Amino acid sequence: MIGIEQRVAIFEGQLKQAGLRMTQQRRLILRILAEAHDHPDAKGIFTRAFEHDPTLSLSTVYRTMKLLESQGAIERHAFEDGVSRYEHADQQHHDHLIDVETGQVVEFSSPEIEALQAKIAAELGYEIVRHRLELYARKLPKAGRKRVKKDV
Amino acid sequence: MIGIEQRVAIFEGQLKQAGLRMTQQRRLILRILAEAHDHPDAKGIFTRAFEHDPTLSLSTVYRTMKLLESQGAIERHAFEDGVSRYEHADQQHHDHLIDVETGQVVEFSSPEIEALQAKIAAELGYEIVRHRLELYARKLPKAGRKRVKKDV
DNA sequence: ATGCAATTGCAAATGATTTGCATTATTCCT
DNA sequence: AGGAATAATGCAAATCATTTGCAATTGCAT
Repeated sequence: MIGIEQRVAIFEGQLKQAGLRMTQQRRLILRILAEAHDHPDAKGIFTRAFEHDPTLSLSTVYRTMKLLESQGAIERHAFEDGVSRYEHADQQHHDHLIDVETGQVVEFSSPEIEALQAKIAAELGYEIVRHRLELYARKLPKAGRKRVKKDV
Repeated sequence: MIGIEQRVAIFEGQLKQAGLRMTQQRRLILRILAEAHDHPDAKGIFTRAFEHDPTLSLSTVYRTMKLLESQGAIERHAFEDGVSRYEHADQQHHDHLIDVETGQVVEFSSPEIEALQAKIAAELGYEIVRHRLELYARKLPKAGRKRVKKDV
């Protein structure tokens, strides 16, 4: 994981190359995203950013998210409720498990599943461009979880 | 796969149990769905149904889809474009591969992937309630596909 | 056939996201 | 530093899929 400053600097470079500008609001949103350890939606990002700059508008958040996504700086996910949620992209590929009770999102990755997906696609005559895998799950009672024996 | 008449009859029975009614529009929509071999969205269903009954409204389609879904008669999927698409539920579980070029949807199922998903969830302390797996893919050139040798 | 509640069609409401436009802010140049 | 050119912003209005309130209609049990 890289630092916020570096992320901002890298992004500023990308912008320059595209003839675009690094604005206060983009800097702010980038910072919010770097500090986020969850998967906030546009309104969530707006709320957090608004505390630092009450002149910021929700449209700018949306526009910035679109820009960041097109630059590959963030990833957009739409889980079951349909709203777009975002996370920064400086991490390895992973899929998501969503706790149906709390909405909490847990990340995981499985090379085995990826391999199977590729195999299935190939058998159907396709090559995968991208995929979406979400597990909607419920927490198991503790007894069912892997742990040190203690009370048996 | 069961026939349309049976599907309608079964559904009518479910309705009766719930104190609900079998209306002309529900019958029509059920028929449209049974005849569909793709994954139409509400507007698509509306368009097809409208040809048989021009008094039908889009709201009724939406309301009926919701009802059918709550009765387990159909499944709703929201692929990347966000709109809800429907398919009847009298078939075994499967996932979807979407051709990114044509939008065509291919169904597939993989017990191996399902097993891996369950294993991953268990390791994280969860049990899967449902999942969503979509492969966005591009057709391979024919040469790459399994086929009888012919022109080499 | 009659009545009551479920259902419908229509129009208006919602909610997330996008967009037009006038204003403001960045960047580049000197 | 000062200015011009134009990208970016804020705001309000527009979209788009989906939902909902309500008055009119229809299905169904009696």
